[in-house]
Amino acid sequence: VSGDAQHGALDALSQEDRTAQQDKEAAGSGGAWDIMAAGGRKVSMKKNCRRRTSKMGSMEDDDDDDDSEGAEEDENGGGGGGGGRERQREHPFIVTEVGEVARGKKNGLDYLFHLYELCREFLIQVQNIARERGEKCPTKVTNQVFRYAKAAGANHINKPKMRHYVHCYALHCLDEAASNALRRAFKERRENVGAWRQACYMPLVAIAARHGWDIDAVFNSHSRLSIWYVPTKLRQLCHAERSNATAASSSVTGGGSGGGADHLPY
Amino acid sequence: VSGDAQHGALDALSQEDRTAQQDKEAAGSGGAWDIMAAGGRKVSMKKNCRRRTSKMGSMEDDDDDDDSEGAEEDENGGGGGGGGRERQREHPFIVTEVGEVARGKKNGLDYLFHLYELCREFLIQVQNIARERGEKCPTKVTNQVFRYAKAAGANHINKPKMRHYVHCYALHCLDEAASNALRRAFKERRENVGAWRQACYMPLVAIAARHGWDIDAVFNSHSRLSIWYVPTKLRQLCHAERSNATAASSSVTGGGSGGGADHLPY
DNA sequence: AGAAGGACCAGTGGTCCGTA
DNA sequence: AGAAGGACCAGTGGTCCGTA
Repeated sequence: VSGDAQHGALDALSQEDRTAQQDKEAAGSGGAWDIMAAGGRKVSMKKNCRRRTSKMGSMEDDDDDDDSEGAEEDENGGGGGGGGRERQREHPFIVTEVGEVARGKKNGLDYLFHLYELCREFLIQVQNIARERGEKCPTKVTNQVFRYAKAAGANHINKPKMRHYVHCYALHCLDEAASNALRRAFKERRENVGAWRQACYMPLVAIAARHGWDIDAVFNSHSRLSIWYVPTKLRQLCHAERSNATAASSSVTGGGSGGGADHLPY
Repeated sequence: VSGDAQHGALDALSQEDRTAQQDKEAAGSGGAWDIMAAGGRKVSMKKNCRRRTSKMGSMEDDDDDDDSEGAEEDENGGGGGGGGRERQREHPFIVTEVGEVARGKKNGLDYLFHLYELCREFLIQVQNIARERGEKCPTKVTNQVFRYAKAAGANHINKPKMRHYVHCYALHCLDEAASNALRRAFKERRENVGAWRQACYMPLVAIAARHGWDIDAVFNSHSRLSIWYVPTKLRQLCHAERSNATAASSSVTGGGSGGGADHLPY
């Protein structure tokens, strides 16, 4: 993330609850979130203390689509819920370019990737606590870390979401230029997030190919990525492609020798 | 393990079922077990096809205490049960010196440590299969490995036993001389296995101390040991001792500075 | 009594599918 | 329709305790 991109990422975050979030930062040693949050505008909490009354959510407070600089426009996409009120579901993601602010009730991809950095902060805190207590120390973002994040007020972090987009984050880590280009292309074509997410697999398979098809090694080679489990589907795609590549190269050379990186008979 | 010690370890194994075991070596690529088993006498299987008829086990076939070279003396301590008959419980361990054969219905410590090597072989097989299939690949001896071992006929391997003695095996790996000396001392004092097992903790804590109290790092530094989970009790002992050592050294130096390797405020 | 191991249990990785 | 995430489930790490 270049300096400008980082600023963009900040802008992509929305404003409300920053103060409350900082208060709740229980065992917090700060880190990226605090640094970024420090640049945000602090806004008074409005519409507090409203609990999710089962159904409905279209009687949502502000339906505005403007992004007037004045006050908050969008209570979603920010930190954990302050003051014990339950959070609404997060706004859906849309495909944004680097540094682009998502307008309306949407969140952008800089924000998505920021959530992975947040999880890393929480993991580090969990690790520090475990080390202090002489307990076993997780090396990955585990259930325990998600539980800790929730307890620390980060209600917008949850396991299904983070697992769903891990490979997108992986591409962002491993080849930021390619990741940015893909985002721009899919934004221009007005593709939805699901299509972009699918498209993130292919470049990763290509990277794995260049590393002897060892996707675990690829993940582990990158410090921020190594704390995430390799998603099953990515692993399967790599395996399938390896088989294809091996079969193709061995048929080209006449069978039994040549190409590929694994299980080859010479 | 020196050459002589290895021969001793072989002798510590008992004889029956070697043939059957080799037949069952399902996905087997051989390894230490086969090498060692190849030196063993092959004996015809007697007392086959007897199922565990619930209670009793004192109507056990041979009550002999001799170790006549002629045929089998001890059907326990060998490989998995051949021919589908269920195994009796394994004979209990006794404290033996390196290379010493356990007499009577007992198993020696060379045999115990050999079981850890066997588990390693099974892990390697499980890893190879996983890699072939493009599935995630365990780095430790997991439930999956124990299940695989059982399926391959190694009924004498089970999780509670292996976990129970892991730290004894750790000492054997990390400081074989100290391990051997401890065995000799406890054998001379006619201590039981439980006492010897307890005594294995202390030297390990001392080793951890020399490595900044990082018992995980100690385990991971040794290739054969790194596949085993650090046992909870050992971890706790290291933590407790670190606290003691830190408190002691800081009180010696007047509080707040000096000694120790972790969390120190200088 | 000392010891081996079946079997249980709390919490895991994984992700489906009822929800909005 | 596309997407977020509560909640479930099979199989895990861990070890107790009924057994021999």
